[in-house]
Amino acid sequence: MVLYITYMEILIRAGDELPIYRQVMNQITEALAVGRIHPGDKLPSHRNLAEQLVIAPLTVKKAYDELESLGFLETQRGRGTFVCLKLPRLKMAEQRDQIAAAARKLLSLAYMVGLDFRDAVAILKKVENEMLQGAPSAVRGTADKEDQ
Amino acid sequence: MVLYITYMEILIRAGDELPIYRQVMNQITEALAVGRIHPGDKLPSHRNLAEQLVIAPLTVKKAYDELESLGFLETQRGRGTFVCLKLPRLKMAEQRDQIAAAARKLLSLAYMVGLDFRDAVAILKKVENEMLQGAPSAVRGTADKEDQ
Amino acid sequence: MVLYITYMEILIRAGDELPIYRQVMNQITEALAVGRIHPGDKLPSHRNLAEQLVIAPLTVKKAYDELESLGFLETQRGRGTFVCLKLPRLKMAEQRDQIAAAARKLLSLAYMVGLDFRDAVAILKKVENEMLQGAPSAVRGTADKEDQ
Amino acid sequence: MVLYITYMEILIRAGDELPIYRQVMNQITEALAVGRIHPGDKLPSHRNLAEQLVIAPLTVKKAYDELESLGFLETQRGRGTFVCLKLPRLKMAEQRDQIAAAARKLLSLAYMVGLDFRDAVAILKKVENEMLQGAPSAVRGTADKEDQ
DNA sequence: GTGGTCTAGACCACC
DNA sequence: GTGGTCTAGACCACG
Repeated sequence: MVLYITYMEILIRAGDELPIYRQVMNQITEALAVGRIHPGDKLPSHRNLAEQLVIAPLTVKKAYDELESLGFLETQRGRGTFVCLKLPRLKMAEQRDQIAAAARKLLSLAYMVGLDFRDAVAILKKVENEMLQGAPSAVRGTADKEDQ
Repeated sequence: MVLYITYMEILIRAGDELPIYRQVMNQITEALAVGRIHPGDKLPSHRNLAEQLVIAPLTVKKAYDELESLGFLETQRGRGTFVCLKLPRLKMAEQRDQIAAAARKLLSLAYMVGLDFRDAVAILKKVENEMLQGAPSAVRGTADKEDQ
Repeated sequence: MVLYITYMEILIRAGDELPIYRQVMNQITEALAVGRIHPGDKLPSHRNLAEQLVIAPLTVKKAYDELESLGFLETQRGRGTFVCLKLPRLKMAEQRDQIAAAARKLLSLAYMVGLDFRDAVAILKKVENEMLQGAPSAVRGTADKEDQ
Repeated sequence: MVLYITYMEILIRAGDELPIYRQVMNQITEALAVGRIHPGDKLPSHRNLAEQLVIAPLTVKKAYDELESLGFLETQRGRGTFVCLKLPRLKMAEQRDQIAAAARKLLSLAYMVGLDFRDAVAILKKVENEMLQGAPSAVRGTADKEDQ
């Protein structure tokens, strides 16, 4: 079922060390990974999303552009921005590195506060549940069929 | 047992999105979390470590400075840089946030390449083993600690 | 009223025992204490201030960085450096210690040149007047603050 | 009355930003300013004082040397270190600058925690009382008269 | 134009 | 030899 996404569950932290456009990118790819949005879905326009997030339109535009150049999004002039039907695959090496880095980070944070491996897994489980909840507001897709 | 750390297992990836001084910081705090270095240990001088890593001394210095202002390291003029005897504790709220963020990152990366929860845990286990291996070269501490 | 500070009343004494970046830090916190600058104000860029003071940009940057890690300033990439809306509070013990140390210093210097307590208070009064005078050049803030 | 000072009320803070030898210098000149030690008094040997303070003898030596070159102390080979009978006077300009700087520091610290001028004066008064109390252990001088 | 990072030196102060 | 400071550039990323 293809959706018109009208509201994205994105949280911007202004003072964060991660630039705003990266926060937007990350949360869009996370939503994708978790299945809150799907291939073919239509994202809000960059101006619209910028308004929702109370940030500069150019910043959202940059996030969309980056995601487009990475192969996650596809912009159709005059129609809007869509999630690509065929999502890109990272190279195996990059995948491994990134996942391993995230794992190291999680473990060292956990160890530093006295948790052990089992605790870390428990947290992971809890976070998984959170991620699966909460879906974006959407209306049924009425777009032409040629872009599906 | 307090050690003079003479060699740090630190890997710099030049093109990484993380700045070099942050890579150094992260790997020092990881070494701490995992127990490869301990409170009271003496780290190599920033010049020395810079030489080992083939980067500019100021870059290592910046990493040490940040870690000092975070309460992990302590520098003594003319004597060297040491791991604080009393390590800082994050507030509970910050702890939870940071750990949860790391967990989200790990899961979304895993999902994005088609892995499931069990796979993620398996990776976590593998990474744990890697982190526990490899200890820095060191000599037994012979310093008098009474003037610290 | 939030201001764009364009000129800071900062005097650098090159040969001073206090390093330049500390002189900058001190005079910024003094300006804050005395009300010459306020929470939310935008400071000149570190390059700009460095030009005004005829010192290296990195030196001002270091002062800003330290003040940021102390919680006085906040930097936003591409936007500038601002006085924090919520200024940090020292712990009572630290406060007392620092103030007492400053008082000791003042008195011992005064005594050493033959002044007495009343003289010291008179000097204190005179210095207070100096500190309250002189405000930085500034223009009215026109920035939208909603994205901070 | 000339004294043999056998114990100095000196507190060393190892991690302080002020180098140790400066802490020693400052506290000796403060003791002088406040009248806890007097011209002609014999200070403990640098080794002895170093032992009391649990710091390196060379560090105390450096403090004594500096104070000697400033005209506060006088070392007599084989006899010991004495407070000069004729204490040096700083140049007027230096005096004014240093005292004013101390006053600025005191006021800005006080302002920053919400105190006003009267509070600052009250603190000053309290500190004065503390400084006048506490005298160094000493025995009556039995030294030859030629150095008095 | 802003901050963020980095380099490759230099000189000094400390212990 | 250690850390502390400073310079005078450079290039990049952000908004």
